[in-house]
Amino acid sequence: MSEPNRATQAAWAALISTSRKLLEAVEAALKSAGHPPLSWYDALLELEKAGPEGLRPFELKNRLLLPQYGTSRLLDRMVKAGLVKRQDCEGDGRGQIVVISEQGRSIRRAMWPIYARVLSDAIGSKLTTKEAMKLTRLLSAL
Amino acid sequence: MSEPNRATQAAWAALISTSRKLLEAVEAALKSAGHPPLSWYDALLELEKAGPEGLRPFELKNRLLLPQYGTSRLLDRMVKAGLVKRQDCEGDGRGQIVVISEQGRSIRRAMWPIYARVLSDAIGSKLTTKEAMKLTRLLSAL
DNA sequence: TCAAGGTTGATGCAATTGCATCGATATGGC
DNA sequence: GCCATATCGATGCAATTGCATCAACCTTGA
Repeated sequence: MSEPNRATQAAWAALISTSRKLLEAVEAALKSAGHPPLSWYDALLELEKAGPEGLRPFELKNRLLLPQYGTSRLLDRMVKAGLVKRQDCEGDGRGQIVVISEQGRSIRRAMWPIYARVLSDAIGSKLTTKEAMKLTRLLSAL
Repeated sequence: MSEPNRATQAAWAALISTSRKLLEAVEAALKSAGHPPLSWYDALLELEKAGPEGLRPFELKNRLLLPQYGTSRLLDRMVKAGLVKRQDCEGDGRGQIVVISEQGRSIRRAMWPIYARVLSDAIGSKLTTKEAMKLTRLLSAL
């Protein structure tokens, strides 16, 4: 029986409660600014980085670590909101290419300051650069 | 405009992806062992710690940091599964006292090794005690 | 004692998520 | 070419979550 030691349990508890707290802060800030949720931001950012080539839904799913049906429905909503377009994929009749729209770019740009502000307040102002790097290293080890 | 620095952004990204990954690992392990989700574990643990006095739903909500309706419905499900009991609260006609049942204790006890194993594998074996403590300290600063 | 306001917990309804499965197309082996 | 198998993406249905609101009860203060 593997009994996790006290330090492990404390790290787990801190990890869960901190990430939840920050996530809620980000979502609340976006919502109160009248913006879509964070998952939309992540998708828009990936699509923007992908450029005019766009991305296949399964690529987006891999990058965002979402389930396949989650990706499909996230795209449904973003298409309906006019932030992305689905195009036929030449060369693969099953697939699509998803491309960000001008409006999508604009929404993403508008979301960033809100998002950034929360990160600065919640992390940047609480940790030195060195500490933030240390935290990143420790988390990445997991 | 508060532009979070690179280190802050990296820490945020690591925090989110790590916590999500671990959370999914725990949930998957519990589910594949035929157990209820982690939120049930947390609630059962709080109720067990509370002893025979039980807890008021609003106390549970405060400890688990759940929304009020979330707590109410979590309790609905756990009552239906026979893991907890709702009792009238003498002294406050609006309220209830929630108490864990014998079966609830037994389920919680059965869940722990599964849960513990994931924590050991995912954290205990990846960080030294010292590192885990450092991680806890850094996260707690946020 | 009573009205005003706060607290506790439930619930109708809409949105989202999870699960299983499906249809369509692609690919590899023969 | 043809079949078996795998991949891609959508979708019906159930469970969960989020939001707004409600009813019941408590507390305070005049």
